[in-house]
Amino acid sequence: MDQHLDLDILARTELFRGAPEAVLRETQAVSFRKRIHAGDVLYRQGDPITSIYVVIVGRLCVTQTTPDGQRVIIRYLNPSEMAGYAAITGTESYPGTATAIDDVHLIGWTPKAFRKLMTDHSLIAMNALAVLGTRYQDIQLRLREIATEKVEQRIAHTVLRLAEQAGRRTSRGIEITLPLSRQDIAEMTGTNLHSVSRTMSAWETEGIVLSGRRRVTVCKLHALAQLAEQTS
Amino acid sequence: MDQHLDLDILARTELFRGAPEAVLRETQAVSFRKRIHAGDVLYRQGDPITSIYVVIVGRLCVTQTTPDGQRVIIRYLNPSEMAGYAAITGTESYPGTATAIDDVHLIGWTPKAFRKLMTDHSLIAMNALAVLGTRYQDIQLRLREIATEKVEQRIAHTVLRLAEQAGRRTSRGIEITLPLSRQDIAEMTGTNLHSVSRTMSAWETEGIVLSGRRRVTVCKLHALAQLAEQTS
DNA sequence: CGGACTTTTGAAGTAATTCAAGGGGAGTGG
DNA sequence: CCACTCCCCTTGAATTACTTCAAAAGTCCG
Repeated sequence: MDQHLDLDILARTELFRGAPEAVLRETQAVSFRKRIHAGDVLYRQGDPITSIYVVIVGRLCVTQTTPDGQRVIIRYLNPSEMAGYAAITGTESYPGTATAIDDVHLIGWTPKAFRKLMTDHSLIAMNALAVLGTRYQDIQLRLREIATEKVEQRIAHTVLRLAEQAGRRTSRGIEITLPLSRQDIAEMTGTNLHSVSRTMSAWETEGIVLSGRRRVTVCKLHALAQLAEQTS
Repeated sequence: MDQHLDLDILARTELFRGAPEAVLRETQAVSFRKRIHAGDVLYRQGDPITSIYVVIVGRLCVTQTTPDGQRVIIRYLNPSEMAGYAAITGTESYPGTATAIDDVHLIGWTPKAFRKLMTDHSLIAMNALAVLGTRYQDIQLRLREIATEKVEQRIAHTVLRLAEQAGRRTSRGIEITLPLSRQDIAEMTGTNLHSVSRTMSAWETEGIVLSGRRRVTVCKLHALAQLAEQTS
């Protein structure tokens, strides 16, 4: 019965969308489950690659750390998303670190098993390709933003994206459901927590956002969008 | 005979490496050739996607332009590399613009034909996956650099990469074979031509590089690497 | 209630951009 | 061959955006 549950779940993930049941069953047969607790590390930058996963429950944060210890947030992973893509692209070690934000359930495969699945069922390979293509475009956009925009604009774009990807309607506005410190936002936008704090304080004064300890709620979406788009 | 030439060429590209001859022949049969002149545009950001290509001769530069007209250089494409990956990831329109640096020869496919090739021969899909994975990691690195490093360091890293990817040994050092204006370097590093010019002038004074109109030669590779790595 | 973590804010300092002007090289056309 | 023009590059000076430093206040949790 657990197996049946898995099949349903897999069928809804970005990697296995559209796969016939037989393929899903085969996929499930060579998979393993994994659970980690909030704050635990799923894999660490530089570790040899052992697995590729699909997130079932909970969220992860993928970061990279520079030689001198500065962190950059690469992306957040939600349920149904692939984690550890590097396993399928021939890389030797994980390029980033994945840390659990919540308690996380995953379904995983060895790179070898997954590669066999992709070889036998090109749909899976094509899905993986679509996923990577989308992520590539996402990061291109971020590169463009960080290369061309000023700090306030970058923060605006980042908060808007988070509101879209992890936002929940509340009476006061769109609450971002991720725990999000000033430091976190700084690590997404290439600045420091002080600049983020100043910017957000100013926004709070104008009623554009509400924010407290690791919480952000967007009240005036339109005003924020305007800040993000301003040519100035 | 042209066909035979094509097969040899295709066999050496990143997308078709390892494919048996029968597959290459099939691939070649549904391909078309295209030539464009230096300075011409292969595809433009926002255009509906019509083709995916492999570069045979010549080089391309892929850029993105912001709504307010600022350009960012995404990457350079060399012979054997794929151009127009978006065709295979389900995107509607090209996310960037590809401009020919030299006269360029390409082999191309319609997205439909290429998708059929990938479906029928998962090796091709896997190769495409490896290519995208590598590019994703490349751009992650650049994002990290631009997010954490100061301008001089970013320029150093960028010039080092260019020297590695497009460098030619000469008596004076490693000459970057791409025409490379200050503006170009600025568009790769998220700064402006003035800062690049100042930085490079300083380096020239110290004998680290030689540079002139759209030309850069790295003389003291080690010194440049040191500038790039400095924690300071 | 103590302690750790997060946020805020002023003040000082600095890196980088912007503004402005001029110089130099390559190629073109007379 | 010379002169003209178009790019591209350089460099000072002024300005600004951002970071860094420093200190303090707020918030959550056990």
